[in-house]
Amino acid sequence: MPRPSNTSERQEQIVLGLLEVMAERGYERSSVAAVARAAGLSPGLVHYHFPAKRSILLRLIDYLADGLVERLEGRLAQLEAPGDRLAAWVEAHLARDAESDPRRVACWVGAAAEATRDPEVAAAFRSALERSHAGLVELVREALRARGMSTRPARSLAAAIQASVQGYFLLSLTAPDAVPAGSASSTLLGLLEGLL
Amino acid sequence: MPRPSNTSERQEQIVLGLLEVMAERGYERSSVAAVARAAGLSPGLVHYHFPAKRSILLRLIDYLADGLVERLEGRLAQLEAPGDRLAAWVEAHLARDAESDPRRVACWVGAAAEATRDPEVAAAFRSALERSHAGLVELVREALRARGMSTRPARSLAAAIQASVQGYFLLSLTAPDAVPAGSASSTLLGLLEGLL
Amino acid sequence: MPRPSNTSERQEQIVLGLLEVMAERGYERSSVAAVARAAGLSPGLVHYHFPAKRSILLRLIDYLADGLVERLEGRLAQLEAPGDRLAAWVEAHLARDAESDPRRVACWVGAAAEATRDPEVAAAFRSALERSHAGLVELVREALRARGMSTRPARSLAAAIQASVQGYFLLSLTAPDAVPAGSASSTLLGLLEGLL
Amino acid sequence: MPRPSNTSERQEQIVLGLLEVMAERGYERSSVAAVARAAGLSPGLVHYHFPAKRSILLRLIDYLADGLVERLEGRLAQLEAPGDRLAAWVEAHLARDAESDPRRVACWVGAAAEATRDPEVAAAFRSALERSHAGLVELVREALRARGMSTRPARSLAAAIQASVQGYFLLSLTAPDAVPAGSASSTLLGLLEGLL
DNA sequence: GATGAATGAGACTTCATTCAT
DNA sequence: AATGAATGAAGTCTCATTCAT
Repeated sequence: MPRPSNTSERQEQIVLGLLEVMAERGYERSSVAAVARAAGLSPGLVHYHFPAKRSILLRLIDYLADGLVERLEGRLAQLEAPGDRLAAWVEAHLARDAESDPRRVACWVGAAAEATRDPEVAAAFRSALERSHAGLVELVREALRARGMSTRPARSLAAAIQASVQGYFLLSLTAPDAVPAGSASSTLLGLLEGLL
Repeated sequence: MPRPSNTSERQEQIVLGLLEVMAERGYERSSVAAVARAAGLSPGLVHYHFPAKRSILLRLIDYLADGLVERLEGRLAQLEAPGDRLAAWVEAHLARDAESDPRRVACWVGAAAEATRDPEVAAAFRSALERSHAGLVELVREALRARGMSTRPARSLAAAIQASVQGYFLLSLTAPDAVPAGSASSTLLGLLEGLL
Repeated sequence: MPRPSNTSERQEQIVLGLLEVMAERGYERSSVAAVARAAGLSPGLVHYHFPAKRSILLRLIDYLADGLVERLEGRLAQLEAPGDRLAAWVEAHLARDAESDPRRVACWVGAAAEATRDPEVAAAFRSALERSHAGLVELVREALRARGMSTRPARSLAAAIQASVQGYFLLSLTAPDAVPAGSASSTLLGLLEGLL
Repeated sequence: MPRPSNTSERQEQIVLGLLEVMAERGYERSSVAAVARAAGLSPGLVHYHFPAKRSILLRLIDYLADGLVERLEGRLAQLEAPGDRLAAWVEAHLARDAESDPRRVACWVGAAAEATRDPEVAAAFRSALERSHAGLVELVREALRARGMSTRPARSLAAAIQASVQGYFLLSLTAPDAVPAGSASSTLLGLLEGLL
C-alpha cells in the first residue's frame, strides 16, 4: 500500500520556515538547518523535498506574489471607477492592516537583493513583479483614458508608481522614521491625483 | 622609528575593493580574501586596517553617501529657483551619466538589505540616507513656500520622493525592463509638477 | 495468504540497476536511490530485497562471472584442440562483439578497485575470478602437454594471461588509444604462440 | 617582512597523506579530514593549498608517475643492449624490491578506477601512463630492429606489455594467490623472449 | 511486497579571523 | 606595516538505512 505523497504540504511548510527565518536574518544567513527547525522538520528532509536551498527561495518568491495578487483581486473585485481601481492597487500594496505581514516585506526586499546577483532568482523576482505590474500598467491606462488623456505615458507612470511602492517597502525596513506614519499610500495617491 | 601611518589610504583602497566585489556578489558572499585581491592587498592587511569585515561595509556606506552629497552640492551650487533646486536633487540621484556608477547602486541596495538585519549597518545606512534626506525635506519646503502652499506635507512629500528614488534604484537592478529608459527622473518630476 | 516471493526476480532487476549506474559513476557514487530508479523500483524496496548496498555489489560480481562463464562454455563446447581451446578462452574475454558489454568491463574494474579495500568484496571478486582462472590453468596445462612441454610453468603462464586480460580491460577504459583497435587478443595469442 | 611561501612543501605533505589514506580506503572514502590527519595538518589547511579534493588526486597521479619514471631512468642509464633495456622497463614496473611501495600500486589502481568516471582524472591518468608508455614503444621498436624484425607490431606489442603490467598490478591487489610469487616479470619476459 | 517519507551522520568546501614571521 | 599560512566553525548537500502506511 503506497504512502500518499505529502511533498506539497511539506514544501509549503518549508517555505514558511524560510519566510520566518529570512525575515529575521536575510537569505544568505538563513541556514537550511535553521529553516528546518522553524518548520519543525529535520534538516535532511528539507533536501528531500527541495533540491537546493535556492529553490526554496524561488518558491517563496512565488508564494509572496500569490499573496499579493490574491489581496489585489479581493480589493479590485468590487470597484468600477478607474480612479478607484488604481487607488485600490496602491493600497493593496501599501496598506499596513491586519492582513499585511512585515515579514513578507522583509523577505521581498531580501529577495530583490538576492536577485541582484543570482540570475535564477532574478528571473523569479521579475516574473513575480510582473504579475502585479502588468495589471498596474492596465489600470494606469484606464485611468488616463477615463480622463481623456493620452495613454502614451502609461508605462512610465506605472514604473513610477511601482518604484514608489518598492521604495516605500525599502524605507519602511531601513528608515521608518523618514516616512510619516500612514502617509505612504495617501501621498502617492495625492501625487497621482495632481497629474491626472 | 615608527613608520608613517598609511591607514587612511589603505582603508579607501579596501573600501573600493569591497565596492567592486560586493556589486558582483553581494555583501555576504564577498570574502575578505576576494576584497583584498580586488584591492591589490593581502588578506592579512585587511584586518590590520579594519577590525572586522562589517566595518568595511560601514565605511563603504559612508563612502557612497559622500559621493552622492558631493554630486548633489555640485548641482545645487549654481541654482536659485526652488523648483530647479528640487529638480536638481532628483536628477543628482537618478541621472545615469558618466559620473554615476551602477556598482554604487548595487552596493547601496545591498547595504539596505544588510541593514534589514544588522542594527549597526542599519544605523550607518539611516545616517547616510539622512545626509541626503534632510536636504530634501528642506528643498520641498522651499518649493511649497515658493508657491504659497502650506509646508505641512513637506515630510510626507519628501518621503514619497525618497521612496521613488530608492524604488527606481531597486527596479533598475532587478527589473530594468519595467522602467522605460530615461523615464525615471522626468516622470517623477512630472508628478511633482502636477502637485505643486 | 502470503504473496508468492518474487525476491529473485527483483534482485536481478536491482543488480541490473547497479550495473547500469555503476558503469557510469562507480560504486561509491551509485546511490541506492539511483540504482532503484534505474531498476524502475522504489528506494525502499531495494532494502527489502537486499540487506545493504554492498550486497548488491557482491551479487553483481557473481552476475558478471556468470556471464563470462556462460560465454566461455559456449565457445569451448565445440573445440577439441588444446591450442584452440586456449585461444577460445582468451577470445571469450577480449573479443568485443555484440555480446560483450562495455558496462560490464567498467563494473568489473570498479569491483576490483572496491575489492582492494573491502574484504568481503575482495572475497567475492577472488571467487569470481577463480571461476574463470581455474579453467585457464587447466587449459594451459593441456596446451603444454600437447606440445610435450613441462606443465610446471602452467600457473605462472596462466597468471600472465590473466594479467594481460585484466590489464587490457583496464587500459580499454582508461587509455583506449594506447591499444591498437582489435590488437588485444591477437597479440596476446601471438605471444603464447611464440612460447609454445 | 613577508612570510616565505611553503605551499609546495605542504602540497607534497598532503599528497603523501592521500597516498597513505587512499591505499587503505580508496579515493572516494578518503575524506579530506582523514588526509589532513595523515599529513599532520588541519582540515582547513588542505583547502588552502588545494582548491578541491580532486586536485590532490591529480597531483598524486603525477607524483606516482614521477617515481616510476625516476626508477626507470635509473635502471636504463647503464644498459645498452635493446633486449636488456626492454627487460629493465618491465622490471622497473614489476620488481617488488625495497624501493617499490605497495601503497603506490594500490593508489595507481584506485586512480585508474577513478579515471573511469572523471574526465579530468582520466586525462591525468592517461598523461601519466603516457610518460612510461612512450618509452616502452620505443624500446620495443629497438628490440625488434635489433633482431632484424619488422617494427610494425611495435605498438601492439607495447600495449600487450603495458596491459600485462597493469594487470599484474590489479591481480597483486585483488588475487595475489593467482600469481606465483616472483613469477610476474620473469614470465612476461619469457613470453617476449619467445616472440623475439 | 511495496512505497516514499524521514533520519542523522558525514562529506566537501568556504571563510572570518588570528598569528608567526 | 605587511605577508600569507593556519585554524576551526559553520554551511550546503548526499545518502544508506529505517519505518509508517
